[in-house]
Amino acid sequence: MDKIYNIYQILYKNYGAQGWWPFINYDKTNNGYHKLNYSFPRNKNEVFEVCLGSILTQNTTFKSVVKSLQNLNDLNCLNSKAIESMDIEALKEAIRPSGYFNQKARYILEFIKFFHNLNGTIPNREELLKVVGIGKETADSILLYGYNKPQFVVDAYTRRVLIELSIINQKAKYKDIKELMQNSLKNIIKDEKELVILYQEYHALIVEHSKKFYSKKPYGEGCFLKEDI
DNA sequence: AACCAGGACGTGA
DNA sequence: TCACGTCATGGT
Repeated sequence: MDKIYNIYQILYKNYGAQGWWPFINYDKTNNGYHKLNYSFPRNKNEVFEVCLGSILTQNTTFKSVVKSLQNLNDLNCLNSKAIESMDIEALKEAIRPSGYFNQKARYILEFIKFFHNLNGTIPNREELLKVVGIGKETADSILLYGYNKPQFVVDAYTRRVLIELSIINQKAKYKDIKELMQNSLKNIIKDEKELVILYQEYHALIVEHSKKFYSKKPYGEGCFLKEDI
């Protein structure tokens, strides 16, 4: 009955649990993914790793981000304190594979100031958005995967799929799409922890599905969702 | 060789 | 508010 939840069920049936967010030092045989293990992030440093990855993955594949994170890890700099005291040129060199390394280096350093001022407390969306380099999607990504807060992450793929399925139109804005997803799902899954897991898996599934069917034009060619939705 | 990737920001209308 | 240019590397 509910299209949004129905799409999720079809995607999950086809691809299974995705286990976002991947962590550099966890299960390297599986590229850091942790399918069906929802105990992440397990400590403050892993929270920061999500934040860092969220910034680095802006308009880039996560594969490139992994290279950057690995570079930092090899330098023993995969933590906020170490990055803060790095030579900025060395930081840029480390994150170069993710692209936009000049502005992303700045964004990361700006975020680290903010992160340290939190003193371990949980940031809210408003204050995250005030940090230079943290836009709507990055903020939601940090909250959903870094802090396990029920904030649905809307990306270009989400928009593209929903437009192709005629569920939204081209002029739908970020907030519109986010509210559509959340309002549909929060009434079906009442438990907040379960809702967070649903949001995490759903966004990951959209990305996985879109890599196959919504990356090159014409978008949606061969997409099985079109048959069932 | 153009096009896209797990976007954000600054500018001018 | 909105459309558009800019940022940059890496893969197809």
